[in-house]
Amino acid sequence: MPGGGTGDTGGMRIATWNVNSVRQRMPRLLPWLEQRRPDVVCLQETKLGDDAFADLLGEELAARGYAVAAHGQGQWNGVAILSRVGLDDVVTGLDGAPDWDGVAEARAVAATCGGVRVHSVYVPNGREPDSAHYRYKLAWLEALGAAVAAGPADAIVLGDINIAPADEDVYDPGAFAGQTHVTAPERAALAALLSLGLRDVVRERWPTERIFTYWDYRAGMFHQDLGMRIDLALASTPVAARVAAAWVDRQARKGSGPSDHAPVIVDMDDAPDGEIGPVVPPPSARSGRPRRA
DNA sequence: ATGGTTGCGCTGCAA
Repeated sequence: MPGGGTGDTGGMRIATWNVNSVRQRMPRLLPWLEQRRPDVVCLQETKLGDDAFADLLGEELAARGYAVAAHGQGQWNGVAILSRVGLDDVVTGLDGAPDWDGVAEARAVAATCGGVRVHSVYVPNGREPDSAHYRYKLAWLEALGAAVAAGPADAIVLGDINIAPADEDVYDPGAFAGQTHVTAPERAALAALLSLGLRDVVRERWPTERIFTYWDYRAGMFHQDLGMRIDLALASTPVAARVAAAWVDRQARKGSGPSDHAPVIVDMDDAPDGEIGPVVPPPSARSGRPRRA
């Protein structure tokens, strides 16, 4: 996959990665930061409380120029934003989000980084259709939409959305029929989010490619490329207009001790001058692309 | 083979 611009030569590189325990992923995360040099990193499933996060990573990240907004609860869930282009107006949690089992789970953190409102989210899995957890997922997504709608126009939602937007985003639609991540209500909830003006910038760049971001650890699924695309970057129109590259870093899923998710990386050009106006979007090659319901 | 793996944390549950 092409790298596009680096974060060091103008523009801004924003990434998201469900690391499945930041403690276990340290030997992969730190070299990856140096390899890809993202300006902003959204993490999910940190599985670490905020004090433990600071103890584990604070010095290492500060040495690399990153400020940190961590929102964790230990054991499960946990999200964070790392930024070396500013980290302002941090909001932990999600206004109006439902609790799970009486707990406000650590699934969202937002901050303004380099002039863009960045949301790092870990959407509930849903477990089984029509289960309590599934209803929790749908209600949580509704709260996310309200939070994005209430925020600035320059925004991007990144994270483990736990929804495959279309049948092309799972390795075998038949095998997933009736399971969470592909059901109509979940896709409708994602469509409602997109209807706020957000765009799935990876799919727009790669309209017909086989692209996955998650592969089960079991049974050699990654080796066979049997995965799902459930980690998304959803950019508001003015942010999407600045996207120069958007891709999945499959290399980070290889080798020893990987997460079961790969990072998604978005490279943005500098904000255009008002006199110049927005960058023209790519040619409408995607006009023939099937739309999502 | 109703399988397989990883993380958390110590017993099975979540993903």
